[in-house]
Amino acid sequence: MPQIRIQDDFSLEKIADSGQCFRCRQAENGAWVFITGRHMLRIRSVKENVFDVSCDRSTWDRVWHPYFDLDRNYARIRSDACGLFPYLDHALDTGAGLRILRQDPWEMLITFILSQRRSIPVIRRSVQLICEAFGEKSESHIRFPSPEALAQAGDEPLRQCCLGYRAPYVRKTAAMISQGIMPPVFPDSLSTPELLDALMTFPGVGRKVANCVALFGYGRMDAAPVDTWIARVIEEDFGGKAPFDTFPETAGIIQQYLFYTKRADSREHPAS
DNA sequence: GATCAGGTTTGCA
DNA sequence: TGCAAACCTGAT
Repeated sequence: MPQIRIQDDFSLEKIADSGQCFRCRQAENGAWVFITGRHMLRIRSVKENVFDVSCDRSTWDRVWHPYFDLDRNYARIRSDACGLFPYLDHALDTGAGLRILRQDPWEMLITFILSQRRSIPVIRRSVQLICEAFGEKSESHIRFPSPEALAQAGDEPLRQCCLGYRAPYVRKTAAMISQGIMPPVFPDSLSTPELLDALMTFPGVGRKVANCVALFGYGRMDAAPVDTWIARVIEEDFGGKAPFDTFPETAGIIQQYLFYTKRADSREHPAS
């Protein structure tokens, strides 16, 4: 099994628990399993900065190195951002090890459409169900369903994947792409505001979902989704003024530290 | 049984 | 622009 050395912040537990990835899971031996496209990875921490991985070196470099955003120095982003806001300092410490995964744009679009008004465990289950029902099965894992497969699915089978009223959103979005009305992937030449506008033409995609897709599917680190957790952080810990303008290039990453930390804090102190 | 959960759409001021 | 209500479903 090849070994990989990673010098920067890299916590598999925190990444898996940060609400950006709904198909990763921990295997029996403590390894973590990630899926993207037709690739599946098993990765396990063996000692400080060293990991066993199930793929060969060239697949790691080509697929997983960009997936884990390893060209970006998160330790430096944290040190650059500290000293400005007390709660952010706490979050940069608590969330050390987080990274923004670069996932498939189409998968992110559907995943965050069906995430609305749901908790993470339920989102996981819905994603798993639509993969089992409509995804292509390989020997090692099930691929995320194609636009064609979801466009052809009836509302009723989709609803059976616990999608509820989101089922037509998913089907119509898939149809817009499979019919060529909208591209499956928007070009990098679009500015982030242009990309957000384009994403919001899909049914069931508002500002929050569009920002999630831009951040996790397109690597737009300037996109900062504001959900109920982040709204609470802004209200309770930043006096009602979001800190994201201070970090125009990395607002999405800052958002991720705050999101992770607010959830972690609330689990530690359920009363407050 | 009521309420809420990582929102969006629709309708109406 | 801004605000409220409705929406599926499972969990507390």
